[in-house]
Amino acid sequence: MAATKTLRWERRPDSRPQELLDAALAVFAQRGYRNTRIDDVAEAAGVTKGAVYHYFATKEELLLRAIEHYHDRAFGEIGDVLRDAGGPVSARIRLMMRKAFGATSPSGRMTLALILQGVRHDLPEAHQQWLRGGPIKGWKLLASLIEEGKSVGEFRTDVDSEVAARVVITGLITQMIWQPLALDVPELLVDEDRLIDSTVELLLHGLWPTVVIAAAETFEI
Amino acid sequence: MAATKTLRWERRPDSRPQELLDAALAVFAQRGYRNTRIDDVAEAAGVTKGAVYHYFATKEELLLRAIEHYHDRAFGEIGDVLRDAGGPVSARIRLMMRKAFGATSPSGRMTLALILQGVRHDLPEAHQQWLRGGPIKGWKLLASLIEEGKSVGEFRTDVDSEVAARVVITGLITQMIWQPLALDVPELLVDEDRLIDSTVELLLHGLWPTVVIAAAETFEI
Amino acid sequence: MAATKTLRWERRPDSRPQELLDAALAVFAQRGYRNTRIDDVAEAAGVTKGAVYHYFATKEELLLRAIEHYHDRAFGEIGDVLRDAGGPVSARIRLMMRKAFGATSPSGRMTLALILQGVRHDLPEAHQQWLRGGPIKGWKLLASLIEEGKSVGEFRTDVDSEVAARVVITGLITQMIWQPLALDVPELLVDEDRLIDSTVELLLHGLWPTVVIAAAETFEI
Amino acid sequence: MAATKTLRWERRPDSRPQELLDAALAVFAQRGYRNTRIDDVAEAAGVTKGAVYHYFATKEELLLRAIEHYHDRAFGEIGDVLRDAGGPVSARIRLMMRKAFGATSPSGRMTLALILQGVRHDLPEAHQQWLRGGPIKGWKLLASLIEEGKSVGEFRTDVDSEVAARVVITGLITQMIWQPLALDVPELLVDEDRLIDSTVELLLHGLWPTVVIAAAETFEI
DNA sequence: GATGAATGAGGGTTCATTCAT
DNA sequence: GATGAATGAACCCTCATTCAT
Repeated sequence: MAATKTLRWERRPDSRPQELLDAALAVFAQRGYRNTRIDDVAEAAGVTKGAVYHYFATKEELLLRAIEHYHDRAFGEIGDVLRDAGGPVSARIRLMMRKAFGATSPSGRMTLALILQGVRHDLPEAHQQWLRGGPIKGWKLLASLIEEGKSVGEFRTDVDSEVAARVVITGLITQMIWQPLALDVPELLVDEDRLIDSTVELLLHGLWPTVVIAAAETFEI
Repeated sequence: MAATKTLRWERRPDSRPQELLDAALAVFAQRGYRNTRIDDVAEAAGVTKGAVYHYFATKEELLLRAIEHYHDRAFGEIGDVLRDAGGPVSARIRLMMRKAFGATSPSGRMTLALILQGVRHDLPEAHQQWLRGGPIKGWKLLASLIEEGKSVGEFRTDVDSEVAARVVITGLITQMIWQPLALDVPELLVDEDRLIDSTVELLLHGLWPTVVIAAAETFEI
Repeated sequence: MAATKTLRWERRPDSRPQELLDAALAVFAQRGYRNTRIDDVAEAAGVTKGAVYHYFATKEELLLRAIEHYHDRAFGEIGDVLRDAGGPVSARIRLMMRKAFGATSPSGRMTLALILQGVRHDLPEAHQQWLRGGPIKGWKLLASLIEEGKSVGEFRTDVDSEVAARVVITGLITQMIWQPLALDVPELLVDEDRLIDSTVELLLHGLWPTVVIAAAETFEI
Repeated sequence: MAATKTLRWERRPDSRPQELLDAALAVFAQRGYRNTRIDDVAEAAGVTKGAVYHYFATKEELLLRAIEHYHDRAFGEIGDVLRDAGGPVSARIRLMMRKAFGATSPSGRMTLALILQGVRHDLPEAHQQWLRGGPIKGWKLLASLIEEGKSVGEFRTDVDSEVAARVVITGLITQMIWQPLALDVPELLVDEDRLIDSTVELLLHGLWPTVVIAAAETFEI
């Protein structure tokens, strides 16, 4: 043990990049890309600045590679899940939403979203790519499910599936992203399962073809 | 010669702060707070850096005062509108949402949202205050309307009004904020009226007490 | 005097750029471009780093502008002098060389040469431009004078005027540039007037059509 | 497996330092000492950074040893050649100059000059040593030959042999050093044999005692 | 009131050098 | 012997802020 103490540093060639990526993601998420110094990432990973530059040419590349590294595991499986699933569209929508936002979802997804939402002005390209590969892809998938529901008669044909999908997806993303702020703004706190399930329930109620019951009709304009 | 000299200050000095605030808001919205230099604001206002510091002690104060300046006109009236309005809750929800997000809404509201969403890590206090005075206030208002609808029998009593309000409000805010990016990511583009109206329509359908019609029931799990 | 002491800095808007250029030239000449920090230049000018960047966007621009600033006064007049001068070509060559390298020549010329000779690998463009506007231009001018001498019968027609001009010009430049090193390498020291005059004398003797006298002929191969 | 492992070091280890020196010289000449990273040298030698430090303690030592290594073969023989040679001084001067600058001269000489001319501010000691062992030694040798010519009556007694030798030697060195730049500045290009021979021819004509012929006398001041 | 010159702390990046493997 | 991971000092450049004019 005394021997290891004299080591100025430990050689961890294989795990190091991984660790740096992890550290970067965590620190970027916490302080924001712009407010994070390379030193912060290095410190979080237990190395010095130079070590970071040994693996990543620039700060931007560090973020980009971190995104890339987590992207597959974060955004990969949703489509797959639905491909295997059958049953009514409602059920698949519920499945998708839980998969996308639920506790079992790759936690990295929201970390990525949190980071990327903040680089709109710093790394426009990365931000736009995230929009395309994340939120937009998400609502397109949901919209297509709704369309399917409409075509099989499960949903009302006069719903605006595109808008419905957009609002639900972005609303949930934003709520999730804001959760860590609940420490300072308690009103933000909401149980995630409740958030997802209540949202899905509301959405489906809005989609199903219904006969508005008498009592309600009274109020209708 | 003395006459021409005075021409250097063409405008009434008392309108200066106002103009600076306008310029600041515009530039902050475009480039983000962090990426905006005081010089940028000054240039946009047609003055020099020093003049900005003449009226505002720090860059932070410049933003804070800009926010403050626009806050009332941006977030003030929604409650008032509803106070005067009567009729079914549905109608008032529609009214509120149009007032909050529609073209006639103070355009500053989304500008503020755009800016403030970006200062989460730079000016946490301002960001939190915005959350409280903007989105949270918004969804609390909507939630209370939904609650009212529930209590008068206009809406289903088993809807999660809190979650419904959260998702709808944050979803719309985010969509609005992302619209300027449609130049680079065309898939983001959506007509704002359609966005609002379709969302309200979906929300109300999700809220109304309904009898799900037979066809749909078939699919229900 | 006590009053001026409290001044953190002096405002010298008009003279400052000039002073910075002067300081830059001096420091670059002394330490070399690459080994000079912006701080060194700033310190030499009695300001801080930031002030330098107030006037010059980059270190490279600082050098480029310094070169530019001194170039005209350094390389401008040689051609003019010759245009006015008449008499035998020999006399004009002597005139040119004294003008180009003599004590009355703009001292900046050799400073520029000293600096630019050192940026071959750092600022290739500037280096090449110097070659074109300095040494090459110099030897082209000298070569044309020699050619004139040949055409009017003043010089031997079989001399290689191009090579003669090249060697004389670059030899003198190099000798001049190395003079400051005489502090450490005394063998380098040479009186500048002697350097120029003896070189011209040798050159002219090499150019004039001659009858080699008997004694010398004996040794000729 | 053990067999293939040994293949990693294909060359005899004792030739390594040699190869590193070669590589160093080549790369330093191309990019300049300061702009060359140890990695560049290592790469050029087909090894890695660590290997370089295995043989040379510092970057400076690498250059110093490279210089040292090439110095003898570069600057050694000129004196020897002259010692063996007889005949008129003119002939020996021609011999010396061809030996020093001609195609048969150790090509390393100009490479060394090119490198060392660039380290004036980085490695003053090495630079000064080069001056002493290269150019200065060169012009001292030439000057002594001229003096010999003067003493045996082969040359004019009123020539400034020191200055003549200085200018010719430094002029030629500089021209040689600038030749690689002819790619970018074509005006620099000159045939090396012509450069040497024409220079020698001019020098000798300047040295020989002559009777300036009538025609030329007309122009003399 | 307004200008813009000057400051100085901060952070990204480079690279010679060290040293565990 | 050789590798390349890790260090850390150095330096360029940015920009919020101050203040002489």
